[in-house]
Amino acid sequence: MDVELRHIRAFAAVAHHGSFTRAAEALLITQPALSRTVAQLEKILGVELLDRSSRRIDLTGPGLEFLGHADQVLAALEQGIAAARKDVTIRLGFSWLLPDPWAQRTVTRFEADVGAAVSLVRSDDPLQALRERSVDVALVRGRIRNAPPASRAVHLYDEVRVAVCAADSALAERERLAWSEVPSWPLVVNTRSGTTGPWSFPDGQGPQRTVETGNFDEWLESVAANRGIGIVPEVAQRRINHPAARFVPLTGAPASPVHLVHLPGGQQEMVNRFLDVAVASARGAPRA
Amino acid sequence: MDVELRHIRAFAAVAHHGSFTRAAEALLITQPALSRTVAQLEKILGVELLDRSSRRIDLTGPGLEFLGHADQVLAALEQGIAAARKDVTIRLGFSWLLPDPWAQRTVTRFEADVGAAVSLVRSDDPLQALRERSVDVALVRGRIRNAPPASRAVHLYDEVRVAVCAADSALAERERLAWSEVPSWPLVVNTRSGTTGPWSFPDGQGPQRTVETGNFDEWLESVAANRGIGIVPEVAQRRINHPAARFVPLTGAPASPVHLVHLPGGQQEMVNRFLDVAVASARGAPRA
DNA sequence: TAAAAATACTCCATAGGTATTTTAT
DNA sequence: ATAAAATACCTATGGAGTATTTTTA
Repeated sequence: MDVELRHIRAFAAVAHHGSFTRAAEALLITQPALSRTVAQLEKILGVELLDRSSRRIDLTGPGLEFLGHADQVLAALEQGIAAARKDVTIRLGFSWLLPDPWAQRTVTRFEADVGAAVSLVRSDDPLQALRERSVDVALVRGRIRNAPPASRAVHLYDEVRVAVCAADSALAERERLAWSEVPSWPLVVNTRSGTTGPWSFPDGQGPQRTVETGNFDEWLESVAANRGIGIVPEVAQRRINHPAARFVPLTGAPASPVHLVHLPGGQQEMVNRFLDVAVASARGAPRA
Repeated sequence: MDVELRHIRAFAAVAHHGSFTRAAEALLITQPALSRTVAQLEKILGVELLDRSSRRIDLTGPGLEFLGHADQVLAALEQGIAAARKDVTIRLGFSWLLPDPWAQRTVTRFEADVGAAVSLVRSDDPLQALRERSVDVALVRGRIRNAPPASRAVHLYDEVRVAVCAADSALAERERLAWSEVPSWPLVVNTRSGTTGPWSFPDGQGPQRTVETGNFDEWLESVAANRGIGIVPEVAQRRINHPAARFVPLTGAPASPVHLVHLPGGQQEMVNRFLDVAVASARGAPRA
């Protein structure tokens, strides 16, 4: 049996925490497992590294000496991993209003934990960008339309919808709008990356009239110009300041999902790690 | 899956040998196992470390960078192990004429490979020293008599016997002595650590007359004083220069075994490592 | 085409979990 | 008496082996 990093990690954790129980928690393993791993290291080295008692763990002389080297080993490894990954970048495609604070958290955590970088790539059609492999992961709001073959989608969370209209629209006077009333208004639709359009309603019950736009800016300006009303996740209300736009609460609307879509192959493992972090960041703070 | 030292060792070996096949040989694993381990490391890092072809293995940019850190990790670990073990000592008890070149090789290899030291402890009765725990391993020549309870013996190799007598003994004129003739001569015996004594013969066929001594020096001087003849492993002929002693080839004598004896408990693992090295050193060079 | 790396599969060693006992304050 | 570490036992993951296929100079 050779020394392995699990031995080093185990010993360093116990030495730094001064307790098997607490170190085991930190390492996400059980106390008996940790106990055995450290004992195994001592057996391999042929040296007692720790003075155990039920109250206190002390380092022996050789233990203290070994700890210094153990920390060096772990530090060198960490640096090595960071160095190897420093040029690796995950490109996240999005179309508009990257969700906060999810995006910031995800980027920060991923770069800190994994060491690779995240590049944020805006495009009118992130799924198309994914298809062309110009992004590794696409953030998609609403129902996923035209998913590339073999693509996989991971659900992050759901967003609450609100209605938007021009300041001089009749809707601007209303306290709230019901989802069932939406079809009776002319609807401005972002056909490429919008959450709400004719596809959001059962056949035959869609909006009477739609105004098609190709991206978020066109969509917003069209609404502001009172070419129709818009339906958008609540994030827009917090982030958009447009003098000619008014937000109106929307009741009875189904929640709008947010997914991350990716394709197999390429930097699969890095993408998986990114998704892990992304999902973890989404839990506990399902805002927007 | 975390990075483990086996990944680091595998990658470093391939990088330094420039070949999976040769690195696998050096690591004492198979080529497919090594191939998988390196692939696993690349997967964990999310980075290609090597450019493979069937003719040549090249490091990629990140691979070269990682290699430096990998070597640091391995160096730090090695230093740590050496530091932790530097005060550990295995005490090898022996009574006379430590076998060469076995002893030198064993000590050198053990200290180099394991990092712990070997202390050579001479005593008239190594088994007694072992019983008293003043040595960790006892070198015992000949049949093991009075072994401590629970002791374990590891056979190293067998030694060829020769006869010794005084220069003025009648035996000194002979070309050779047959084992069957030995009982007819007075025999000088080292009762504590000698290889040959009454116990070496079937009951009733032992030497007519014996002279008992307690250690090698007494034994040698007694033989030189012509108080009887002696039987001793051939190593004595090479190492002893006594003006009053003569060596006579002995025919038909059974070989005399050399064992290492140890007790369980204590520095068991270190002792095991020592025994491994000791046995390995005995193979290939069964001299003396 | 030949040498070397990658893949497919199989097996078993062992890392880690749960339950319990031992130890030391 | 109690908190913490050690031990016993069990299970399942995955590391490593053999046999084979794929790759590329």
